[in-house]
Amino acid sequence: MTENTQHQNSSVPEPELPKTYAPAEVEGPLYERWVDRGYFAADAKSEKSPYTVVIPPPNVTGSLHLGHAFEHTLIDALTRRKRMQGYETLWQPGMDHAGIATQNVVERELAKEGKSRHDLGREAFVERVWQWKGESGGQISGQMRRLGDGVDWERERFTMDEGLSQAVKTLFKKLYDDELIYRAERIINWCPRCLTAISDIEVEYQDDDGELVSLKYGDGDETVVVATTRAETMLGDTAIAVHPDDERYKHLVGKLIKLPLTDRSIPVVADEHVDPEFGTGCVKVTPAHDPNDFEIGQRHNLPNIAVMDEHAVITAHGPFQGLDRLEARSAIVAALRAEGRIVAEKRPYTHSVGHCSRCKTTIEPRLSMQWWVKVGPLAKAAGDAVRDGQVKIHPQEMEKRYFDWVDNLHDWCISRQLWWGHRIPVWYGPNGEVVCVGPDDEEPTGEGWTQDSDVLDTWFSSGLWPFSTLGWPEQTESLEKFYPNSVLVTGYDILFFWVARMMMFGLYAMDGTPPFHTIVLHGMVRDQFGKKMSKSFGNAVNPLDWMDKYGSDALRFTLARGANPGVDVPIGEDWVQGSRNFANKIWNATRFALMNGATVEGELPPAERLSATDRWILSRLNSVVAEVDAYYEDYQFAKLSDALFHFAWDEVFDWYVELTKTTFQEGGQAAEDTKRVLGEVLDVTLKLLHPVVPFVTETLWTTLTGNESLVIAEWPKDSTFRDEAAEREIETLQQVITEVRRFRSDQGLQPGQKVPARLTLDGTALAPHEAAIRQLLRLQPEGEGFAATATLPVSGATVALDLSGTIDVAAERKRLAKDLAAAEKEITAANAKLTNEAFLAKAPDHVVDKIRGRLTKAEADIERIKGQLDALPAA
RNA sequence: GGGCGCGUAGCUCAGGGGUAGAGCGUCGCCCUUACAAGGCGAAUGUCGGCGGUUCGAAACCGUCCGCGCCCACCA
Repeated sequence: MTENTQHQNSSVPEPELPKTYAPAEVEGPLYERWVDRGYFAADAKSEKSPYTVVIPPPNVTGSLHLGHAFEHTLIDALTRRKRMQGYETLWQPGMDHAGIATQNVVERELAKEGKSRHDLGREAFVERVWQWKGESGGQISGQMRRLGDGVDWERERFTMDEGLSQAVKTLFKKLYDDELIYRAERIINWCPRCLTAISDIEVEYQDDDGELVSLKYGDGDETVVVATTRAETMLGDTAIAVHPDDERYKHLVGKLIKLPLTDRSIPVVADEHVDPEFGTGCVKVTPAHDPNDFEIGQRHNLPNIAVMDEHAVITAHGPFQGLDRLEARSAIVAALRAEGRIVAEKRPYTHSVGHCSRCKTTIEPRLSMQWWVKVGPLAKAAGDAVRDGQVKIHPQEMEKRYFDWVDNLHDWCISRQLWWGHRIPVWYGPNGEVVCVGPDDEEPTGEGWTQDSDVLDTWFSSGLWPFSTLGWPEQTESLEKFYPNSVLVTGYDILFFWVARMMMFGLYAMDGTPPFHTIVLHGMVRDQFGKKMSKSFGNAVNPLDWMDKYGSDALRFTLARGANPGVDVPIGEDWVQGSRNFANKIWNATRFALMNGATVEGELPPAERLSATDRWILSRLNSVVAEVDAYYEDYQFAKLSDALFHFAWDEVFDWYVELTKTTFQEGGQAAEDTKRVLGEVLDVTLKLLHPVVPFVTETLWTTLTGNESLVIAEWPKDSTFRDEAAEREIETLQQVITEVRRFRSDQGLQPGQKVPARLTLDGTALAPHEAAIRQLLRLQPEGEGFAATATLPVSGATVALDLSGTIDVAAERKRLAKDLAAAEKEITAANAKLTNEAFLAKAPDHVVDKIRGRLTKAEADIERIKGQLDALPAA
């Protein structure tokens, strides 16, 4: 880009900044400029130390919600700071194909046209999904640009793209060859609507009302009563189970019992699984439709009789054939009742029922041939990496959850009966051959060979994300440079789905190197009342709406400021407004500085020459640099944002800027020095703020310094300059001003009203600040006929005001009396402590000193207040 | 049934053995030459209840009450 076009495209206003910050005009062009200049591109050949964060890939099917905006703000802040610190920084972007979710969305689209995916056929359907992905994915990257996400767009990846598909095949093959992937027939969680198996964590349990009925099985002397909430499965019962030690039923074990409504008889078996205390102590066993029953069946060699098809419709011959599971349930209960076999009913009976996390349909446990990952060794390694301290989880409380999960994990069902996803790379031959095809292998051709029709769980490919995005299995420069990732930032809600899987696959595929060293788990975004955001509840917000209204910086700052570790983040529009106000405040403070000749040119003046005011703000500035750094290292986004907010607004923009006005008016060397200090303070403050509010700071900083961009500016270092004396001096100054302001306000004086005053500051720390005090308090020279009607002693100095007899003595007495009482109470409390020997003996010195200091201050306050009372004219 | 966490100002939340904090909201005065998206000033809490430890508890311990989340093969 030439100088000329750069200037034309520049959205950065010339030094004449408008009165109000208008984010909409600035943000878009700024972002594109950052990208065009390649600031976010990560160079694998760089000599710099790497800093890598992968985006938790959003589902390609959606658009970003506030939760994404939150997560991206945190990642962007982290990576922007590291970039400024001189790291070769990669924020890896991309999206997830989100198998079942995306397939469902596209199927719904098709349904609107009155079609099903079967009308299109597999190939055409998948083509259709790709088409959908094109549209939807564009929306997401558009939102990310609006947010200001500093990702390396050149490296954008998609879990279904060619390279990542190769990675998936490679890992599958490796796991298969290591016998960590196998195929087996088991009870799986089946969604009768999505028509696929899903894994254990894709099942959401909730308490549903059901009906517990007790059924009498058998005839004559040999009867048992079993309780069930799923009467329809009785058609598939193949045993009755009792506890081996249950005396009541010992005589029945091994006997056959007549199964009602059928012509079958089923054995009574003894199994430890049965709880003799529950119900009658007898359990009906339906191995084909219940995971526990399946286990019992395995132990006792029971047959599996499936009585339902994939739609959960009864297939068993007889009167119930063709009914779905709920219809069948009531029909069967009715039929049993007619036979007098219902001995008890309990309704409603609340029990936990599994639902498909995608469509909320009740899960049907189903016996089915599926592919599994044997998680034992993988999960062990994933747990150990955290136990060893190789990988740290923030906040630490989350480690417990992590361990509970990885230490008690069942094998992972990875096959899905879907069309959208990575097809399982296994081929079956005409003579029963099974061949797992690796990425470099030829696919078998010829008569009778077919590929497995299932696809992989979407989390299989996202489990490879930290290295597949870097080119694995190829040994690329990027992989070498940017693996392992530095930190993972994601929500605690996908700790198991995603984080644990990345840990397992990363450690396995990358020879024991964990995918990242730190896991930062953030909370969920909620509305301003702490309620979960959801479309159906009507409180969901499109981040674009708020960005349009208040600017991206405002949204980002609000989110960052709410980011306490691992805790949910409430957000309301009012709060975003508040952050917009902050951005505008930054804008105007910088505008003031520019109008008054603040500069970053040249060395800072030597401390000896600077006023206490300048030394104070520089001292505070350095403290804040140190504070912000410490918070970043601990991922305390709320703390660092809050610290910056208060430092910038309260200390710099209010006190310091106000104090510089007097200096600038007076001119001379002091004013020149202050211009430089003000420039310095803004320079550093804008840098500190930039990772969180990149747009407004970039605009202002480039104007202030004339430099190219804050994105590539150097992160501030604590120069270690501190001046506690100056800090105390300015504190005293603030006290005086606040005290007199309060008096003025209590007296009903208008803020602008000038009051004649006599200041007695000699011998106090306030002596050099007379001009500032007069300016900030609107105090006139005493002039002719000055008569002090109120004298305020503060910190050894006095401020005498001539209110020309208009003083409200009663109001002032009342207020002073209140203050006096408070101070006396303080003295009593402090004295009680200081005469308490146990306290003096045991309390640490700094606490005792603090109490002494408090006593001294209270005594001084009393003196001051008494002085003020004495100075009041009689009523 | 296990585990984790929370109850602090009207709302949302920090804090965490040594004088109760922030943002927003509220009240009063003011368009003071950076900013009314602003300035200045003010009010507001038995820190869920009860016990205990301690010189000192909102903070630590116990217990109770209320709330949230995670895990679990209670038929």
